[in-house]
This record gives sequence, C-alpha cells and structure tokens, in this order.
Amino acid sequence: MVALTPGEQAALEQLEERERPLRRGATLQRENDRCSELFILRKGMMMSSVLLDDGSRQILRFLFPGDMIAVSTLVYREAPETLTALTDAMVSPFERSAMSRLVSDHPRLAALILVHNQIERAALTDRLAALGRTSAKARVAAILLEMRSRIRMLDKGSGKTFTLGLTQEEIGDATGLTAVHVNRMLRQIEEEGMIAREGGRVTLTNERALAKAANFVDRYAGLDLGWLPEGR
Amino acid sequence: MVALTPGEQAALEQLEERERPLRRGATLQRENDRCSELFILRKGMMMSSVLLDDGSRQILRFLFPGDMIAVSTLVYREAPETLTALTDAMVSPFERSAMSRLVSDHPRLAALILVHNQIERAALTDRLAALGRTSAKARVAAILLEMRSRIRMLDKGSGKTFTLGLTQEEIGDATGLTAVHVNRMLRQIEEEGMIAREGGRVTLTNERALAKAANFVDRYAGLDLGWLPEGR
DNA sequence: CGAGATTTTGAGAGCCTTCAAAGGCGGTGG
DNA sequence: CCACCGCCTTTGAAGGCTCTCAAAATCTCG
Repeated sequence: MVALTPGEQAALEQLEERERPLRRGATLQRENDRCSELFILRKGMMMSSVLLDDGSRQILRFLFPGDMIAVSTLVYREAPETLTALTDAMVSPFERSAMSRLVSDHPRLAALILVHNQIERAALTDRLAALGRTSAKARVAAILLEMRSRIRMLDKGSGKTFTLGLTQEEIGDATGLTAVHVNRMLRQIEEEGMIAREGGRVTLTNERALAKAANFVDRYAGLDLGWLPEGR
Repeated sequence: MVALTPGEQAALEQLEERERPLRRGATLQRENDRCSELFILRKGMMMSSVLLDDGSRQILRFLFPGDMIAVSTLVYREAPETLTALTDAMVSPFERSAMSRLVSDHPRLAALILVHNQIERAALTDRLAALGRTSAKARVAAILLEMRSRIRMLDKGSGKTFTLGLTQEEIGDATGLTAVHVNRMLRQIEEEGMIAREGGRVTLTNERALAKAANFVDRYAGLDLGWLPEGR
C-alpha cells in the first residue's frame, strides 16, 4: 500500500521476532480469558468469534496473513472474542509495551494501524448491514465473495476458482444462519449458475450476478492514503 | 479516562476550533459522497447508517458528544456511511492533515484514538452477534440498555428513567427489524414488567431481567489502559 | 385546529429454523 | 488394503418467528 522506510521496516520486523505454530482447530485466545499479548498472523487462516448464552456462535471476522490480531488486548483486561485457527497457522506474539514503543517512535505506522482499523470497521459494518437487512441467499453470496477477495489479495495467481476452507456450519455462524439453510442457499446459488462446487473448491461462473445478489463492496479497493505523515 | 498533559489538551482544542450547528434530521455526510473532513461531535445525538439497494436502511451506530466521527474519511475517498443528526447538534470539523499532525506530535493521543476505535469495534461486534444470533426481543432490549448506558455516561445524574430519543422505526433499522415488530416487542417487554413507557421516556423497572434478556455487556467498563506511552 | 408523523393493532403469508435421518468423504487402525 | 468411524453434506417435513399489508388511534408541531 505504502513504501516503508528502513526504520519502519525494522520496527515491524521486531514485532515478528518470535513465532508460534498453531494446529488447525487450536484456540489462540478464549473469550473472557485474561490476555496481554497481541499477534501478527503470519501463515494460515483464523477466525474471531463470540459465544452466546444459548451456546450459539457468531463468527465476527476471518483473519488472514498480515492481519494484526487480538488488538482488543490493548483495551480490555479480558478478551471480548475467541481466536481460533481454521487451518494450521503461524503467529508472531508481541507485548502491549512493544505497541506503545511502536506508536511513539513511528507515527506513520501508528497512522497505518489506524487505517487498518478503519478497513476492518468497514468490513464489520458491511456484515452488520447484511445480517440486518439482506436475505439468506445474499449473505451466503457475500461470504463467498469476501473470501475470494481476501484469498486473491494473498495469491494474485488464483483465478475464479478457490478453496473456501469453511464448513457450511462455519458459513452459517458467520452469516447468522443454520448450516441446513446454508446448504440450501449454496445449492440454489449453484442451480442458478452463479457458482460451481467440487470437493470444497468453488468456481465463480457468473461473478456479476453473484456480486449483485450479494450487494458486494470491496473494502480494500478505493483507498486514499495521501494524508499520511512522513515516515521515520 | 486518562489525565492529559497541557500539550495534549491544546492539540485537542485545536481540533475543536471551528463549530458547525446541525438541525435535527440534517445530513452531515452522505454515503458515496466525496469527503475530506472529520468531525468531533460536541452536542446532540447522531447516527451512522447505510442504505441498501432495496431502499432499506441499517443503522450502524449511535453517536454521542465526544465521539470522533467520519474517521473513515482517513481511508476512503468516498464515504462508506451516512451521518445524520437525530437531535439538533453541534460538530467541530477538521481536516485530515490535522489528524496527521496530531499523530506525529502526540503519540499518546494516537494511542488513545486507537483505544477509542477498539471500543467502537467491540460495540459493533456486539450488535453483529445480536443480529446474527438473538431474538427480536433480545435485540430491542439490547438497544434500550445501550442507549441508557451511553446517555448516563454524559449525564451522571440520570437514573433509571431516560428519554430514548428514537422512533420505533429507527430502533427497527438499528436492530434489523420492522417498526411493527419493534412495537410488539416493546409492548411485550413492558407487559413483562421490565420497563415502563410514557411519552417517549423509558423507565427500567427490572434492569436485571432486561440485561439478561439482552445478553448485555457494557463495553465502556473493564478498560485497562496501563500500557499507554508517556504524554507530551 | 389541521396535517403529517408515529404508534398501535389485526390477519395472513413466507422465510428460515428445528428435528430427523440418510449419504458421502477422509482418516485411522488393524 | 480394507473396515470402521466421525465429521460433513444433503434432503424432507412441519412449525414458528418475523414480515407484509392495512387501517385506526394517538401524538406533535405549526
């Protein structure tokens, strides 16, 4: 997005000094646990979620390499959300104090973190609007497009076909639907010729129609970062 | 939350140099408008919302004095959300460049803005979980408690009775329900003895039960800001 | 006092859930 | 290599929560 200075580069690399591997399904942080570390996700896919009293789960966000995660640790003594690895993954943990130094020494990085926050906020509000005001079909279509968009940011080579890497139950927990109904919606979207499915892989066969069905906006497009301060 | 240094105080006051009054119902920023200003809300209540293709509206968040609003201006050329005054209000506009200076000169203020972002994020994720996984009654109860909590932060004197300041249609747009169903839920909550209503004012008659019905968590409680850098 | 906005109430329909069970797939151990 | 097992996907039927449509009652403000 932005060219970093050597100093900034070094500061970020310091955050990534240590590494911790995670197995698929492993929990990095549990809701209401005491917490003091933040992480950078290096490899793999993760998710953040909350559990409700009745045992149901809401997935808040999917996490990809490069994301700074558990940032709420900066604010809350107890974690407000659970972090789980969806695939084998690698994270770099660092302390809140490191964050403090980073913000003091590198104002532009602080600003970039702010920018990142706002992108994430936009993604959350899109999901919010989808849950509040769109049909089940639209929500499932939106998840498909969101995942495709994020996977493609990491792997420019990937075309119209990609591995979703989510169970229908997980799609349901992200969209506020039951797994059963997710299945019916996927089937319907397939029957309408918008996607094809084969063994966990999805091909977009009519992207235009899918985007229309989903009300999709790519929040990583259309950025304008001209206002950032000078780097150090 | 935190004692500011004189330098920080002065920097914040600079942001609040100008003032712009808004009439009830006025639009400060329209979705997809080109935008370059941020604002501090000084007086009154506002909301941020998005419109969907089918004409339905999702209210994302209610805004109160002290909130920094239109922060997404820092990132997007075109506003992702609409900002509307719910009561007569007063805002202080400032430019993105002022934000840039602030972050460079006052790292701790940058950190505090980060903190503010995270609180807002938590509020959004709570709403997300509510929309995805809770009943209409729970969502309406949650809105009542959220508004009470925020109103009380401004006016410590207010007790169990407060002015909601929202139409049932607005409650519906925030909770993803129709105004008709909001009405039925309010009535039901009232019949069950959790609230009393009279001319736009609400009294919590059984707060415990209401909080339980709503799955309520106060995101402005339980903060831990010990990690912040030194002020300048 | 009149007009428009908001609240309230009723009836019927539809989207999505719940409950249940069968089929498919990959992985593991013998 | 095969049988078994657990997880995931798929399918059907019935029910309920919430929506839509409609209209009356009440409130607010000029």
